[in-house]
Amino acid sequence: MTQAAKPHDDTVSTLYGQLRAQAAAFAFKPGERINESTLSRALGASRTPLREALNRLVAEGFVEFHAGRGFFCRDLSDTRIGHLYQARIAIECEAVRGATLRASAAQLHAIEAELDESGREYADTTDPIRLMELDERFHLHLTGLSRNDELLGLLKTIYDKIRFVRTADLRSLQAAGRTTTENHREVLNVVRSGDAAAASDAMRAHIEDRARHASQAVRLAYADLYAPQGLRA
Amino acid sequence: MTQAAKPHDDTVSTLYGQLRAQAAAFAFKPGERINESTLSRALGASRTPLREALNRLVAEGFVEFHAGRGFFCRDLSDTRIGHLYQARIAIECEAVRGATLRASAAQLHAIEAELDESGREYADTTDPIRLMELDERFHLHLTGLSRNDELLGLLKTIYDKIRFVRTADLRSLQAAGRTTTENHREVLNVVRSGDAAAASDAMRAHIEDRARHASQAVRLAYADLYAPQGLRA
DNA sequence: GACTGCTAAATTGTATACAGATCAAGGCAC
DNA sequence: GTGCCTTGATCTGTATACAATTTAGCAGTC
Repeated sequence: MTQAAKPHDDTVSTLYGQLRAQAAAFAFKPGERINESTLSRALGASRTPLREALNRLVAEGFVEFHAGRGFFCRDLSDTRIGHLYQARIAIECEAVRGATLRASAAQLHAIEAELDESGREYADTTDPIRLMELDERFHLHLTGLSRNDELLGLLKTIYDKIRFVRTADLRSLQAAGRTTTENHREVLNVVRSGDAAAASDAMRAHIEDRARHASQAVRLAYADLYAPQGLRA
Repeated sequence: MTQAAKPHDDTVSTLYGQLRAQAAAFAFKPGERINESTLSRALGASRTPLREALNRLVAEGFVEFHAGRGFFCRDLSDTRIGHLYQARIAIECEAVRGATLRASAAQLHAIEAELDESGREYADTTDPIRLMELDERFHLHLTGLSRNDELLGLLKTIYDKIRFVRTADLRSLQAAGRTTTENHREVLNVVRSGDAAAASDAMRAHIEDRARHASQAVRLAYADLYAPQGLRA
């Protein structure tokens, strides 16, 4: 049943996308060994392309590889979460500088419109996944305005890694009757002012604010992870 | 001739290391197709582990994969070099903040000793590869003092990507009778002062200074790349 | 000469086979 | 009961085979 070259399907990239989405959603438990045969059957491919996809995840730090023992889901320690939030600061602060200098008024207007829309949806939704998506959309959109693909790519990888933590964080924020929309609006106003250094500082303050809650959020996240009805997406 | 599991050799990781070193040294010409059979023979392995290693490089952006057509060496455009230098600024500026806050006097003293040593070696050597190694050592060492593995890992990947450009840049700097040692010493002095924001600014100024020469350096680099006796490393 | 269609060679894509390592469980000695 | 060895089952590591596709070379045509 040799299936052979199917270039337009691009099995490895498809598998990679599926695995990364699963990893971002913590479908694999931290430290858990990944059984290649089982997983390949579940994804409808053979072990060869699966291993190729897993090796991409190794390079990005989602998965660990131990020689002779296979692939393991990498776990998120408290310190690693701290490091990832700091990396987020590094990238987003630099990106927002670039956005401040380069973004057109129309582009900033589009972001504000998006924030208005998100603000309305925030009021309605209780789905923590959706909360996280709306929040993430603002950050990725703004970072995209720096017009730097490298920064954007690095940020997406970091977001995938801390998505679960952020989901828990934003949910607990909402439970306290607050959202990040107002913070985002403040950052956007500084960007509008054209002061790149101030925009960077505003972004830093915002992310540090969230990072301070991360250590608490991760505990909630882990509790969910092992709960019978854990977060799905 | 099934060679089977040899966990302590860890073929894929070995291949990955070799390939990454070759990619950093621009052993593959930009845009060039990578022939799997030939390369696997050259590296003494079969295609399966080679493809796994190549997939790691895809995830890190050293190599591109086109479905049905194989792996291609990714080329370094002028704009991508600019983006990578900006990513360098993002990471190193944040890291030097951390280093300023967290590094001990002894650790800073060790870096200074290293600078002294490099300074002496700079005077003797004309090997551009060695120049680049000495320069890189300072930056990686300082970034390491932030005690953030994520930042350090990201920086190493960026350095591997722009190594060729940096080699050309530092060589032309040396040809003009200058080195980066003095700039590094200035940055270190600001770190010593304990002012994190100032340290970040000093690092930014230093890297922007080099980035300004990068576009010129890349032209030199490409000339070398296609010269009969190109840079070897 | 440039373009198109055909054919053969080269190359990729992935399933599969199997060697050898790891892991888990049970038995044995202490 | 605890620790160690043995042993069988399980799983990983990689070579290989072969289908399908891309690529290159070559005529023939406009």
